Amino acid sequence: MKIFSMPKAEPRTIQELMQRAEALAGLTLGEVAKLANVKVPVNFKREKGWTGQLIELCLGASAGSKTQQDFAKLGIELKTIPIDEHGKPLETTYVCYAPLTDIAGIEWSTSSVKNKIQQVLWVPIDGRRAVAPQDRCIASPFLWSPDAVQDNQLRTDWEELMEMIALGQIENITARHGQYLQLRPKAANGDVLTEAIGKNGQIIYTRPRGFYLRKEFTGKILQTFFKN
DNA sequence: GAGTGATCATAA
DNA sequence: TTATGATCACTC
Repeated sequence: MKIFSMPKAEPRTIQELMQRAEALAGLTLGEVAKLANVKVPVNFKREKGWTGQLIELCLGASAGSKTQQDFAKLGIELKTIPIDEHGKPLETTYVCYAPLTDIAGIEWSTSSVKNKIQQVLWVPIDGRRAVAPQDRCIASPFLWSPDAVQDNQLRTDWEELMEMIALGQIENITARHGQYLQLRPKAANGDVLTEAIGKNGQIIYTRPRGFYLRKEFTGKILQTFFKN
């Protein structure tokens, strides 16, 4: 039984990071919050990103919103994922902001999506709404990298979506596009606008979008690491 | 019930 | 304003 203690600094190695992460397994969010000296929200109607930030804090990720991975030096992105009693994801997974302008010349290999998901430390957490946040249990974290098939699936969807954006079809893209990777609004509210490419190549204003991984995709990842 | 579109908090 | 962390909640 490993005892978890709050980190003082960023992990220097993958081993160190994994050791910290594994020490969290089996604990509830309430227990972890107590160690971190923070209060658990009664529900997530307001602080929706609370869980993710708590885990970041516990693993020594540098705070703040960066376009970089959470552990840039290790090339690892941290993601918590809410699961049900069967270990299946309850929500889609946000990957990153979608570029809507100046997209000429960007490729999958250098895209922010590809960069973010190259190596992910998944931290599955009980996300059932019937369970109070403080009683939600952290499952075993694991490190994942997309295999050739998965990389291809995401690249195909990404290319389709990026082409539509480049052609000024942003307003025609819905969350139904993309088999595994989807594009959805990503903003504080519906009033937020950002620049994008219009039908005739002009600048238009639209709601910002973000890339999300469908549950089917993350579900498969969880499955392969949960069976055993 | 599932899934899409909407929304909340925070940092820089 | 952009981007991070995500979940909410309404419509189908």
